[in-house]
Amino acid sequence: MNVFNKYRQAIEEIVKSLSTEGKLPAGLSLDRISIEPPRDPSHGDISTNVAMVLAKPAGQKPRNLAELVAAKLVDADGVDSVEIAGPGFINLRLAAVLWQQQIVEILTAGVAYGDTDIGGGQAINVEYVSANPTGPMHVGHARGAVIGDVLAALLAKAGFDVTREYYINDAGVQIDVLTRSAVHRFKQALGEDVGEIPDGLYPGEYLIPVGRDLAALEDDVISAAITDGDTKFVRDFVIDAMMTLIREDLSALGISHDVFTSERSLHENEAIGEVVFELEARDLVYWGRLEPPKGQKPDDWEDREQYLFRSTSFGDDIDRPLKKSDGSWTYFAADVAYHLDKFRRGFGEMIDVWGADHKGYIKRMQAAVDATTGSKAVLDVRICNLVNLFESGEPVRMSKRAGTFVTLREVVDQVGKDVVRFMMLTRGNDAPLDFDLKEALEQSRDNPVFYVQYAHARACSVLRNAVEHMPGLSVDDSTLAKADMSHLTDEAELALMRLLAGWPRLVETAALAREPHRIAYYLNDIAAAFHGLWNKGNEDVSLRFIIADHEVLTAARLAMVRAMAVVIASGLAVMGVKPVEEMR
RNA sequence: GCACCCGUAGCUCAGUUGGAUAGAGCGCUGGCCUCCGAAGCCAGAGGUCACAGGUUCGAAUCCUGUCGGGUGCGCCA
Repeated sequence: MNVFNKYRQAIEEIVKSLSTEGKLPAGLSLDRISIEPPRDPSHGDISTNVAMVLAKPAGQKPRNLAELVAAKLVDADGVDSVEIAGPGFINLRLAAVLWQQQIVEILTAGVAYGDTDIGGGQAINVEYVSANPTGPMHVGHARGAVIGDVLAALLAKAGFDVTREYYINDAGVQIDVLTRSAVHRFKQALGEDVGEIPDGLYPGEYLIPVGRDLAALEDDVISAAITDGDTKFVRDFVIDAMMTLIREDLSALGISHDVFTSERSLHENEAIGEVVFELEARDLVYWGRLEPPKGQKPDDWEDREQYLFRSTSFGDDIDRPLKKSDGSWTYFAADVAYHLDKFRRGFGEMIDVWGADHKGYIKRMQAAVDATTGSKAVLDVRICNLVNLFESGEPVRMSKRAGTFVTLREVVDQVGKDVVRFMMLTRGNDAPLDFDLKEALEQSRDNPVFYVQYAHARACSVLRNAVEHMPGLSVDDSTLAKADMSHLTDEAELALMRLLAGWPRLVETAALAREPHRIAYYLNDIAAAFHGLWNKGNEDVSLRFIIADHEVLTAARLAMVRAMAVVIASGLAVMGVKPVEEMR
């Protein structure tokens, strides 16, 4: 079990018993107390602020209160010593046994180490990627894809019942453009002299095979339909082809979704009309005029009546239109219906992963969820900032027109999916990210992917060597778990073990904060501790992992090394990255 | 004009939802291989956490204002 939770329980019980003894008032709220590793390791293993948090409600001085709690904490299981410091922190020093025991737990649990149940099986929907089906994915899409995918995996590890969803934007004018572009390629495939691709159509070569495939079907039937202005078949065909393309791109990144929902289907099955009808009945929709935005002058501004959702009643800045001037629903209207649909499918918790350009859309969407679900659902939107692509320090300029557009597939082919996935998590999702195609493959300290993988590979290397040098030794996890861990007493070893024991807690905090990048940083810390320990062995032979004439000591150290590798593997598993066993 | 995000070492960025003396990489200076993988490690220098107030035991973190940067702002998705 999570070491920190264990002591949270202990502390909560102490507070309660102090209450029953009359030394503290009853009914104190324990919500705000923290049980965490202190920033400065010299302060001990676990630090708590109970005394300071409860001081005011209890009407006592923090340090006096700390004395009361500390006196009882001394007797808690695994506590070596208790100190009161600063304004009233209680610092616990835990017995080495406790950390040593974690090695056993890690080896027994394997990659499942860190699994928790704070999610309590609650259903949560994560919607990500949702790229328009008008062409292959580019690097920018990849960030949202990876962040969404890893966030989903993280939540699953934390005990949530996660559904990964893709919203297909298969409606609206860009689909018309796509369809016309496909028609163009179809005619071209039939040998018609179609000339240059007209302005406004998608020029990408990825549509050529679509045209060819169409032509290979019953081309005269299709031609006849097109002449009659009926492009439905082509439209469905090309959307299908684009979604296949996108699914292939995603699959190259190791991503697959549980549910695909079509925007078009919401138009066709009247879902949008129904939601709007309900909103209208509640007077949340009206015909009205909007002020033109100040500071920028839309040259084509035309003052007209619009069909508006009263999103300002739910915290938005202005009311939002539900219909376009041609009478069709806006994208927003469809999205309102879509999110209500998710709620009706049982998701009180929804997370959308969007690009930074959609930031201004958050308030209205949350307003809509609030309005349509009667505040029973919560929508959290995670924004992914831009990815700036570099090649050896030189920015890679991307332009669809100039043909210098870099697709996701090209990047994955060049550096591999694992590198792409890891790199996308080396920044907070809201911060812009520089991605250098050359550096990503570099084998050095400043490439975090390499650095973490190197630690894992080194650990595997030690185990290989051990078997070679000490033939009697068995290094499978269950045997290593039986080693006498009391030999692990060096400060650097303890430091590593404490870090490893922090993995379950990291899973919890990162999942609750919905910040998958914390995993990458944590793994980097583990790797640093391990590389440091390794090099201590270079300077002091007695600290090496393999001590030829001391089998029990060696077994304990190998157990620790293996546990380190397991935790890295566990973290990488959440990130969807395969740990490497050697890198020569 | 309004909204959202950001401002932390020379550079690129973390900072455990309010904790103690603010961290890491790069770069700079100086060290460590008769090797369990030096593709690594250790040490040093480097800071008014943009600025000013406020909230409290305690603020890089929360609130207000100012300055500076980014993004978005009816009928695109």
